[in-house]
Amino acid sequence: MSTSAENYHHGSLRDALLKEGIAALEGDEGKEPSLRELARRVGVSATAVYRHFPDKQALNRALAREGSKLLGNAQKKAADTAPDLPTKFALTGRAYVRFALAHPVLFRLMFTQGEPVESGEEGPDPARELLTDITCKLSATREEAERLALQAWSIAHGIAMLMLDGRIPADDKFIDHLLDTGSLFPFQGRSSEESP
Amino acid sequence: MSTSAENYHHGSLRDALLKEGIAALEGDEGKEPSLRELARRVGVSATAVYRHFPDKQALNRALAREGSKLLGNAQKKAADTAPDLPTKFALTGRAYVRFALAHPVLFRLMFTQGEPVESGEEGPDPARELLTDITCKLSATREEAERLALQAWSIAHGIAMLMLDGRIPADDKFIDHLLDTGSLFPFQGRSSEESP
DNA sequence: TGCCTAAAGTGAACACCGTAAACATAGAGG
DNA sequence: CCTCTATGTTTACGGTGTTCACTTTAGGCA
Repeated sequence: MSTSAENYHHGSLRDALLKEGIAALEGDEGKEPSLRELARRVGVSATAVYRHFPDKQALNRALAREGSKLLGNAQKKAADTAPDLPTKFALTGRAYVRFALAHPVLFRLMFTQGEPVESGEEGPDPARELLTDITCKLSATREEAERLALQAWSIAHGIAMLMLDGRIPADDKFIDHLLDTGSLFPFQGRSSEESP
Repeated sequence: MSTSAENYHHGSLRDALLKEGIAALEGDEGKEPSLRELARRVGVSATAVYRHFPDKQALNRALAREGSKLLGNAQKKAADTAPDLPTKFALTGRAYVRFALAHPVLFRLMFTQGEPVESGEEGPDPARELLTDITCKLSATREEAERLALQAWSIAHGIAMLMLDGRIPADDKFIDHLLDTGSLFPFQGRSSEESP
């Protein structure tokens, strides 16, 4: 079984497909590549793919998982440059939207073809973990933290999608304008409506 | 040219296509119907479609416009039942998400295939107009109003998409939980950070 | 009234796509 | 060494969007 390195007579196709797939998705051809096209690029017959993935959807799911890792890394890197928690929070959101704009096709695929919610085990979605980590430290109760996390996720995701769909200018300053929530989140403005 | 009524020997195809198209999109078959399939349902040859739309994308754009009207109506109806502005605001958002959940395929199509931002004239997007109307009355400055509108849109859109993609439970209570912004928007909590 | 033109619909064909089935091959293990 | 199994190939089928050459037909105009 040699998972060692390059390719033998015929190679480690699965990895090659994922690699070429990600490359294609990150390329600027605003279209997800077809199964056949992908096989072509890897230099293999179309049906060879079926030795490694039951169907195209499965391939896409694998690519989506790969994308999630990339997004998670980008967010982690962004968060690591921040001194305090609120900044971490803000930069995380910004990284999210920027990732979407930088990799539109991949980003769409991640959500269109991704796991249905509780994927069981697999990847627990690093991006989501990072976010709830942060909000937990920002909120008093666990409930508030979860709500904050989901609301923040929603805003970032909404901004990302609306920009990808050309509904909103995809300007870089604009991201910050919408994300910087001056008055939006209680811990940034200085009001807490925690019982009068 | 008879745009009068029914169909002659062969009918008013354009309208029939739009009607059947919307029906198909609203149906539960989570897939946008193919051009050929649509033509079949209308009882016409596939290539007949090209007498009325230059290509499939154009058809989709027309359907998207139709969908936007439907969404606008749904939101207007929801807003009309509200006594005060903040409630109008909230109900509008809720109607948005509910529409998305009720017509997933149509909703996706509306944003995937819709006009690119400033569509020129055509439909100025009734939904968007309604929203900015409300936020204008809720905010002091025009700038604040625009920002509020876009942020609200982003949250609603984000919630809608995440629910459609199965990232978040599509529960009806949950919509309100995420949308009810107790502490999120200044005019609902009672803090305004308008200069100390 | 009756022609004739241009709009509207048709069928065959092309290049793709995802997928299934039968066949080929090479490398590992007895 | 010979076989078995994992991996890859060829061929084929039904589906798609779209083009092209063609037929039909409605309706204005003589």
